[in-house]
Amino acid sequence: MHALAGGGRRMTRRATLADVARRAGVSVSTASRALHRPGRVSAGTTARVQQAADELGYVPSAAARQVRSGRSGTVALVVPDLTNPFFMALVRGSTRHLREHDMVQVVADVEEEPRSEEQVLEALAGRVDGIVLAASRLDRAALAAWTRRVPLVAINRDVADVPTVRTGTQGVVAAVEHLHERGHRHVAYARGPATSWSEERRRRAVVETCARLGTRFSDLGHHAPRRDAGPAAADAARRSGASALLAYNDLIAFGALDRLTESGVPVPGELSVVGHDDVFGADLTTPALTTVAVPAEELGARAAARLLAVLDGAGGATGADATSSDPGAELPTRLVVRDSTGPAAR
Amino acid sequence: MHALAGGGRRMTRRATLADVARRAGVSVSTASRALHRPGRVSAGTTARVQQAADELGYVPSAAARQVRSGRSGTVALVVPDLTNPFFMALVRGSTRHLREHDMVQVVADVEEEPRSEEQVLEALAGRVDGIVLAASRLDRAALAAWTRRVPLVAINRDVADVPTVRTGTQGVVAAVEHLHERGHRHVAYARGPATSWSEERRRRAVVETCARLGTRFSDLGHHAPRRDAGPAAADAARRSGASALLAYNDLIAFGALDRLTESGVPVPGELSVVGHDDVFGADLTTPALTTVAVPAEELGARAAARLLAVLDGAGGATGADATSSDPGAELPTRLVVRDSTGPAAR
DNA sequence: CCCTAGGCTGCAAACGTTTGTCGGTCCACC
DNA sequence: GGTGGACCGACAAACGTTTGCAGCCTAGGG
Repeated sequence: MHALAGGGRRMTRRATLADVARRAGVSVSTASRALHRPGRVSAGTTARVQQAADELGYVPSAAARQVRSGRSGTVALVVPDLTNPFFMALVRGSTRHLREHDMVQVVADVEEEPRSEEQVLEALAGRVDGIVLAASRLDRAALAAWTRRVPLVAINRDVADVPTVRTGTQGVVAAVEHLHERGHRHVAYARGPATSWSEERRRRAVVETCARLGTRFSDLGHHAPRRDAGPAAADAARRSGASALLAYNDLIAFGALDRLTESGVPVPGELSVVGHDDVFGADLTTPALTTVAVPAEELGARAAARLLAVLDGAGGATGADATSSDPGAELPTRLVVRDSTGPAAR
Repeated sequence: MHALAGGGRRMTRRATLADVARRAGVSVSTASRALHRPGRVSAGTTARVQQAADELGYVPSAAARQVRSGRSGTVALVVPDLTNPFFMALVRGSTRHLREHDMVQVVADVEEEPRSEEQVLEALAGRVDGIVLAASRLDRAALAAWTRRVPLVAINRDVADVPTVRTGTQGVVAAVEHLHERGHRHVAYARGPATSWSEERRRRAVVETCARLGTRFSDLGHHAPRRDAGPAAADAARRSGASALLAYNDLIAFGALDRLTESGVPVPGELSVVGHDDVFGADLTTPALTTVAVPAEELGARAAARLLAVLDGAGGATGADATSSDPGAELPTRLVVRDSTGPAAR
């Protein structure tokens, strides 16, 4: 079987439906129906067409199909940084949901560059049916403009008229409470990227909870959401005099642990550390990292589902319009206590 | 600016070039040239077309373009498991290279299911210009057949006529030697998936090196390349009586460490552990994992480059034909010694 | 034997682009 | 004032599919 067409070595041009039809001795339309419309053509013809297609290694052109149907069956997921395990989990969740609905997913990594983000959107907008934009660093106006050009769902970004799926702040609130219970009265917070919406939201939740509990709060300024930004955060935390460090995400916490271990500062003896996201590896550190678990896969799946809803019909899950204030679009986070937090130093 | 067409709320149909042309009062071809062929139409007309396009939120259809040019500008990367940090690094390397060449990348996660792999290829083949297939679990015949249907480059898979990029075995050889130097005379090897080509190759290298050094070798059988398969590997290693455990990859090693820590077995005091890939987190464990570093990003980039070469012209990097025996297609691996290996127990 | 109905198949249009070619207009120069 | 050229815009074909419509052939019943 699989006798290659003419025994040719490497075919110069991909076989087209017309080639198949010619070889099977039928018209193009018949060939099309034989391959995709079972029962519409006779068994004998179908077999001949099938064989011709096999022999030629025929692969239908999705583009040609799309130009007729107007749909590509493809959805793009744009993330700020693929090497961040958090986004990886998100990707998987979205992939799963989409595959179940016979959609193909394109993943684009922006590498934390906002300029790159617009470029990627530009390149993707015309070739996909819709886009899931995770943790976009775009400003409100730009985001709103893109929503008009292509069906869009944002993750952890709140802009009017942009369908959204986001995570709650229960986790960080619980983290501050947890620290308070252990006697901590001064916590330092290492912020994430300045352009991040969830960072702003997370910070506010920490500040408010601190105020409520009467805990002193130190702002350590912005940090890149990468491990190599962690050491600086650790240094700043120590200078601040706080007894606990809350990091914007686990990667920063990892880097902070690196520095603390290296300088012989006992954790949690001297300083407690809390991360965010509960990424792969959070339980591997010494001490194992206390962190806020985020249902990343679920988040990705939910966003994908939301996008499919937008594509399918009027809008999102809610009745009126796919507005961002849909309450069902928020997923809860929870604190996972491990060994990097303990009683306050004194 | 950005006065939405007719002030409409959500446009039901995406604007087409014809819409833009009509609104600008020119023909379709002029509109096309105004947008993409600077200088070909007058400044005034260009401006009018531009404005019309903006107002309508026009996004050119990549599909329509592709159906004419025959190229989609898209390449697919198929990996067995996206949650494995190794493949994530590979993805990034490939993404980078492709973006530099103005190509869009599609990432497909097969989730270790060979059946799913064929499905994914089927879905992707028609919509991309070429495919990079990482660690394919397909058998030789199937892989060869696919190569005839779509331009393909395989990573860590050696099949005649399939262009390949792969990793060397220097690292594992060095690992066995390293253990031998530390007095180990009996090492156990926890194999990876049975369908993995690199697993077979890696095992052979270990066996040969053991034979050369006069070290006893125990085969612990196949394991899924996941962390949760590690505990069983650890148990098997202890039963085997070996003083060192070589794991197919870091994830299995992580799981093994989990179990060993849990059962109070000192590492490396009682048992040395070596992983493979040097994935994210390998230096986070306690003790930090000795492992074989693989240039994953470089591997991805190299594979992408190879595919572009295939797409561009006659074949791969070498002169004659893009055969798998191209010597330049192999990237070296090296041992990274950390704290999970030490002198043999006795 | 003829008519009808139903089952297969082919013709052609359409999807949204890009691009080769041609015609028209205007200006400048002779 | 005429001619040539530069510049600009439009017409139409083409890419590979899918699909509405119509036509043909066959089989079966009257």
